Formats: sequence, C-alpha cells, structure tokens
Amino acid sequence: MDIAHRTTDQQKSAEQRRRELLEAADRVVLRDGPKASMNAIAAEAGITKPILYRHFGDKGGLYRALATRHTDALLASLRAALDAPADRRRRVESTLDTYLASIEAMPQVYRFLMHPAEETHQAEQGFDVGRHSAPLLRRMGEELGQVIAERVDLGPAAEAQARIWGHGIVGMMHAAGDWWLGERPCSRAELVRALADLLWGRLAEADDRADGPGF
Amino acid sequence: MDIAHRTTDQQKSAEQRRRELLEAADRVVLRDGPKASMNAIAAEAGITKPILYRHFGDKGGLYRALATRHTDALLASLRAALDAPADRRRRVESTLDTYLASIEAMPQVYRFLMHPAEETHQAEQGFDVGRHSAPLLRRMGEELGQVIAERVDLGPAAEAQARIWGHGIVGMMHAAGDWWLGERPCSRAELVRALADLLWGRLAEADDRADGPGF
DNA sequence: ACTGGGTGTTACCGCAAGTAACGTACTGCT
DNA sequence: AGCAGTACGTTACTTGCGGTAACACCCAGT
Repeated sequence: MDIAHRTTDQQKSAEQRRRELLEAADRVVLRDGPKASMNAIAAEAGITKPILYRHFGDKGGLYRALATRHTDALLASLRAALDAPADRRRRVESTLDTYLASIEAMPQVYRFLMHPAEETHQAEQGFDVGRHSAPLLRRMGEELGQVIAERVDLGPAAEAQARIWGHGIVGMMHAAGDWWLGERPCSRAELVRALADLLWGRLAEADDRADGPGF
Repeated sequence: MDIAHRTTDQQKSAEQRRRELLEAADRVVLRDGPKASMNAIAAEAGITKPILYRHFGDKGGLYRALATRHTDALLASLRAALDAPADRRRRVESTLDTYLASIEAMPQVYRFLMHPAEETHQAEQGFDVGRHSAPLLRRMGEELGQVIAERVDLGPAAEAQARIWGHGIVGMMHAAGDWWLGERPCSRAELVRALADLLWGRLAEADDRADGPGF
C-alpha cells in the first residue's frame, strides 16, 4: 500500500532528522556541559524548541538518547577487549586500559554520561532509589557479570556471584578512574596494574605492617 | 568587652539557627529528594527564602552543608568498623556490612549524598572533570587509602598503591551497593561475602569454565 | 533619641522547561 | 482541481525556581 510506503519513508526521514538533532545536541552538550539549554541545542540544530520536544518528549528523553549513543559506543569497545583471546589477567588489564583510555580521551563525554542532570520530574515518590544513577554503570556491570558467568567457573550460586562481581568490578574501575582523571597521580599503566593486582588478591596476601598503629 | 560578648552570643545563636535550618532542610530533602526547592525548605523552617541565602549563600552551599553532616556521620561509623581489632578479612567484611546497612536503613539520605543536584553555576568551563562527583566517595576513598597505607605492608610505591586501592574498593562497594539496593537480588550477608571473596582474589583463582564460548 | 547590625518580610528579575495556537507544505484521495 | 491529513515549523505564552533588592522591625550601646 502507498500508505505503508509513505509512513516508512517518513519514518526513515524522521530517523534521519533525529540523528541530525542528536549530533547537534552532542556538539552543544560537549561544549557547554549538561547545563546546555534546550534553546541552545535547538539553535545549534538550526530550529526551535518545540521540534526537539516533538522528537524527544522532554529533556530527559533527549539526554537518554544521547547517553545511549555514547554508552553503546563505549560498551562495544569494552566488549572487544573483554572477548579477546588471551589469558584472564591480560583480558582484565586490557579492559581496564580501554576504559581508562576512553575516559581520558573524551572527558566531556565521560562527564556527561556519569553526571547527567538529575531528572527533575515529579512522580516516583516511592523507594525506587538508585534508579537514577548513571545507567552506563548498570549496563557495564550487567554485561561484565554475564561475561564472568560465561567464562569463569564459579561453584554453585555462580550467577549471583558473577553479577555481584560484575557490578563491583565496574564500580571499582569507575571510582578509581574518576579519581585518577581528576588528580592524575600516576600513569595509566600504573593504575591498570594496581587495580589488576587488587583484583588478583594482593590485598589478602600482603602482610601487616610491622610498625602498625598500636597493636 | 561587651561588644565581644555580644558578637559571640550572636554567633552562637547564629550557629544554633543554622542547625535548625539544616534540620528543616534535612526533613524536606529526605521527603522530596534533591529536587526540593529553596521555597519548600524555607517554608518547612517557618521562614522565607532570603534567610536561607543569608546563611548558606546559595543552594549549593546548603546542600554542601547537609552533605557534610551526613558524610561525617557515615564516615565515623565506617571508621569504627575499619579500626576494630580483628583480622583483616573480618574488618573488611564488617566495614562492607556497616556501609550496606547504612544505605539500606536510610536510602533517601544515601540518594541525596550520591546524586546531589549538579551545580548549575556557570564558571569552570575548563577541565575540572570529575570534581563534581559525590564528594562522599572521594573522602571515603582517601580515608580507606590511608588506612591501607598505615596497616598493610605493600612494597615500594606503597602509598600510591594504597590510594588507588582505597578509591577502587570504595567504588566497588558503592556500585555493588547501589545495584543491590535497587534490585535486592540477595541478602546483605551474601553480598558482603561475595565482595570480600572478590577482594580476596577468588576471581584469579577460579578456573575457566569447561563449556566456554568457542574455544 | 539615634545609630548599627541582626532578624525578617514582600516583591521583583532572569532564565529555562515545557506548551498552545497557529501557519505551511507535501501527499494521497475523490 | 479541490479537499483532508499529517509532519514541519514558528511565535508567544505559562509556570516555576534560583537568586536579589528594597524595605521594615527589634534591640543593644553611645
């Protein structure tokens, strides 16, 4: 039917338009940070506000679309490092390094992904705490948990354990990376090595200090 | 001098007032989340906006004051667990459990601390990335790093290593806790155990799965 | 009595999110 | 040709919040 054709055509051009809008939004957000106003984004795209709202609903929708784009990209490169054919230690180090290199190369993107302006929406008065934290961390945690569950032989309760570890390791990587990016206390390689050592149980192996405090 | 007396009296009552205001703000923020408006907080305190601004400068100042209060409280209880006279594994588990119990008991406080509304201020166009992430995490990371440096005998470059580990472990705890608080996939004790196991190197020890993907 | 610094108020500004109402061009149907 | 629908686009508005200016009161000390 022609109607079907028309709608598909329109959908296609709508998607095209959406992509253009997202790219404009990207430029503005990367330039101005998350405080970028809808007006500014619309201006950058050469249009006016209501069109943005027609496409993305509200500011949260636009930001979610943007975040998804970048998140997908980052996750793809992480997956590559994670799936490389190498021993586990090397895979871990390579994944850590990939992540750190990414946030080092695009700090503005990183900042946007990790600290997207809070949803100012009403509703959800209840106990949905935590639902607002950066979705990127959640996705990375779940993904890593799956990889661990697939590749590592944990005993019973393996899946629960794997998911916990996935989120934990991602959190470790994130917090250490965030701090490192701010203070730059050491090289990337040193950071990678220290984190991998931590995961490799060196905290458990190390002795107490002889000159400990008191006892 | 009387003038001195007066000023001290006034300072004291000013501090008193400040505390009252903070408590009112606390109630509102815990009820409405970080979207609580200055008007609402002022109303809860029985006064009007400009007074809040006289005391705290701007919204960021108020939120910083609030956050400092809660952060201090949480850090104190963590320090207790961290400094208990027990072996390392037990201390780690007890610290994890203390943290998780806290965020479980006061999810609203937790949410406020971890996702304080972004500074909408201009300025700081530069590369101060990461400076905005929840200061609680930074403080916890630094503190833990110090404890590790004091108590654990790492080789050379011990301090750098300890700080990295401090931030990494705190991040692990935070991310896992955030996820756990949202989905409640297991009991607190199980989570504590799994995380401690992770830190104890069980990821390195475990074998590859026999039925791995492909190879 | 008057001045100074504290407390408090009302009324306003600027700005950003989001919406309503309206106009326009293209496309298919009759 | 003419009509209806629909997406594209605009201007102009409302609402709500952060923040401030201007003014009023009270109460010490000179």
